[in-house]
Amino acid sequence: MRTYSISKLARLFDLSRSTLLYYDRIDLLPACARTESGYRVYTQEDAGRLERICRLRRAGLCLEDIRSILSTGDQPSAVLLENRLKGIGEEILELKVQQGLLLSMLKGVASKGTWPQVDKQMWVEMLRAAGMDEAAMARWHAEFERRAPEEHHSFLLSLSIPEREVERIREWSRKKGTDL
Amino acid sequence: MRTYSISKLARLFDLSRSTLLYYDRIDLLPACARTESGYRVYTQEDAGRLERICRLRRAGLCLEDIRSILSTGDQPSAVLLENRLKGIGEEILELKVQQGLLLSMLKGVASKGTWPQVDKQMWVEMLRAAGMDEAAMARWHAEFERRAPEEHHSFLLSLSIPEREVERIREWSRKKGTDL
DNA sequence: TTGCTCCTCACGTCACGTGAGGTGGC
DNA sequence: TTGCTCCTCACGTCACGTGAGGTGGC
Repeated sequence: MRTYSISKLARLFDLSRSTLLYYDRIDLLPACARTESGYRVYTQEDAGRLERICRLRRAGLCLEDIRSILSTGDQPSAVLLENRLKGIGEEILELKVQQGLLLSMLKGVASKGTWPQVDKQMWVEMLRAAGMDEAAMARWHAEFERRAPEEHHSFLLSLSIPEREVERIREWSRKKGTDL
Repeated sequence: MRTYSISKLARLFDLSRSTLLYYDRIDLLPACARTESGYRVYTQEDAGRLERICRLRRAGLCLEDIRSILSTGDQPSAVLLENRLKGIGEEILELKVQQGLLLSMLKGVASKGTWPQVDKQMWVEMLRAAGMDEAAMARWHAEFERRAPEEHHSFLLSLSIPEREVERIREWSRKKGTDL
């Protein structure tokens, strides 16, 4: 059976040797054996495990979550993935705020004019320009809430609407939905 | 002159006491004096410096960069800000890749039934249910493209529309925009 | 013998957070 | 006296990176 030394396996997955040393130390990917002289020996099975680890790492999961996913042996739990998705949404929002601040510092100008952040106001203006009125927007929210409540929530958050107002809007959407 | 104890100053800027202890230790914001019993004393001037620090931190700059900006005394160098902007762009891109990977993993997991992904088809259906017709949607795309082309692009990508079709839609939006 | 790979500590990173153990001030 | 604020270490975080000092293998 094909085996790998630590550096060979690292090169195979474009990782550093010290990453694999670390994964061994925290028991995430222990080398399956050692040579007489103490060299780590990795098998194809180890390589398979490492591939799963890398895939999950690319998705931004932390090593602790990856460990628990691998220990169950099968599909990652949806809750875990959704949590990470929520976290990513928040991180992106935070980075966009930073972007806006930096741009306004660079221009020496209030952020309003210089950066086309799509927020609630702009979104409403665009729908209105397309010919939608209040009633149509209400129908649209109701439809969104009915079909995909989670997505409705994160869509509203992406428009920089604070959590509490998001809740109000969704409440109102559900009411409109039953009214129809 | 008005002075502050460490916790008072921390509360004033919504920071923790240990943050200010840390800023003192690394000499980013040393307390200007001590009482006989060793308590840190901060002045209005210190508060002013802290305000600049907080503003730069919110823009995502690291403490080392902030230190060098404050030492020059005036405007942050454009090069530094642009570097950070570039970094932010890369971080956002990376997070979007993670988002894509997670969503594709979730689709696999949720094939048992419980996760309504909002894609192009659902989006169009929702707008139609709200009363929008083809012409209104065209006006909306044109408006979106005109006001925030970058955001329009990433919005379309978020509906799982492939890059090439996104380009076609944007092209078409620009044409509609000039037609109006 | 030379040059390469491997080993095991130990310490550094970044911006703090969290105690432990002790003192000052009203 | 009580309860609050303050002090100074020292250690932890997360996922590794970077030596130092030494050995094995061709």
